[in-house]
Amino acid sequence: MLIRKLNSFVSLSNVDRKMLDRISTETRSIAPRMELVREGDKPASVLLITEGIACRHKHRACGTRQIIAFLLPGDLCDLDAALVDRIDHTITTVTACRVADITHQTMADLLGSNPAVALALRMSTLVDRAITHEWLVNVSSRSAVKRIAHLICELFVRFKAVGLVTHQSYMLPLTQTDLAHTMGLSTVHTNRSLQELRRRGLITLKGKQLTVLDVSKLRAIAEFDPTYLYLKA
Amino acid sequence: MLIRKLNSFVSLSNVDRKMLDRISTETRSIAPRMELVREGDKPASVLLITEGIACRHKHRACGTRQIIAFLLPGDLCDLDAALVDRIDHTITTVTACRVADITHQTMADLLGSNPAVALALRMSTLVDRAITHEWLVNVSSRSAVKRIAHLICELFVRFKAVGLVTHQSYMLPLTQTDLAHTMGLSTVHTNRSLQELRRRGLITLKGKQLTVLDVSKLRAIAEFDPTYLYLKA
DNA sequence: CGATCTATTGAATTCGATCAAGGAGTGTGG
DNA sequence: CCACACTCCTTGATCGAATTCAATAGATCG
Repeated sequence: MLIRKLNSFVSLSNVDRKMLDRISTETRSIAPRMELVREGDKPASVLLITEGIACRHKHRACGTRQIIAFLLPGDLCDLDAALVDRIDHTITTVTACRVADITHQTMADLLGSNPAVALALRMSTLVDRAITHEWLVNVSSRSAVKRIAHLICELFVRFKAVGLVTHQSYMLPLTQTDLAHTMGLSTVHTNRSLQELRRRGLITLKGKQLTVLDVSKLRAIAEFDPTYLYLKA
Repeated sequence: MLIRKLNSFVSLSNVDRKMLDRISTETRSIAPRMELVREGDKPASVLLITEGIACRHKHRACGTRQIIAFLLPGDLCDLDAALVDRIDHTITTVTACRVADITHQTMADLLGSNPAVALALRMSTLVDRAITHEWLVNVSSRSAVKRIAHLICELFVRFKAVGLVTHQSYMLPLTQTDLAHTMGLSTVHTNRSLQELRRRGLITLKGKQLTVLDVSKLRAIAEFDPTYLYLKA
């Protein structure tokens, strides 16, 4: 997944691929709803998600949490985390996950010895940043229905990029509560907005299977333009 | 300003300082409300703000804009911009500014030859990211009054770090419309929320001069904890 | 088969948006 | 120096989107 993703930024040589393969073979599995990294921790290693979905979130004083990113297969958490001595957010699995721990040393070696990979990794952090910017716009100025539509569009493209979309459909393993924590909405309103999207014939959502029935209409509503994701897909 | 900021992350040698001094001596001045970088542009150079305030923002389909960051003296725009071929946001001056243009080549040389500076610059992009995360939480889950209080607290600390705070007071050269675009609020509600902060005796705002009357109360309301800014100040 | 999440629905309330208009300050040109 | 245009700030009134509270119905699971 990581190779596939990075290769969409720059063309990787066989050596590059072999290097990336090596660092992502040794994985451990983690149960759903487990904290991988906790706010305040010292960064231990760079995490690579190879399977499953996790989220980055922050805690509010009042006890709620705000999700600020989703980590899909092929995504790295905190490439440069080694530079600080305190992580400022929590990372929690949503589904069961497999993750590879990449030591800071390994990462530093990789970046030093492998310019193409280094470039691709830097670009992927830029995409992460672009996603966060887009979320900021989304959450601060769009209506509930548009917000959710936007997230659905984004995840559609990101899942597609790692081959997890079939027939306009992907697994969205989030609860409505998770969605609410992502969109800055109440669960009740999240529920009603989802119903609105279904009622308009834009999506179906059965179990955790989300199907986009009308991509162009959904994108229009969400004001979604995928160029910020920098993927050829 | 840049040196002062970077020095708060790592101790810089005299050589480091001299290098940084050299890249920031040649500045040009820009009028208020001018676009420095436009969405869709090819990145030309890294910009360093030496005086004045600029903002990073995105345009909505409906014509409004959403401010996603403020750039204060000492802040760099887009350290890694050279990696992409299309900027995904606009940067506009708020006040008159002085900026230094740093070519990608100069920046690459600096990063290559000067490990301490490279480290400090990487850290400063991490702080930028932390700020964006904090904004995401702010805007998506806090009430209008808390949001504005949070921004005031953040700018207080950031201005203080570059020596622009005297007697609990700094210049906030934003119009209420700018503030509204930042907070995802209407101008009317922004106005009323500011009044609320004044009424509670937390701030005064005369002309563009903002004074924080009760830092600890303001921080409490905003749920503001400055550690994410990673400044000793 | 209870127990515990998760999803859904209804009603009441509130926060913030929108609409509309009036002042206050600034600059410009006659 | 005054009339005007313009931007920014302020206020009132109304409207609407989203929250909150509360209750029920499905799922899921040990």
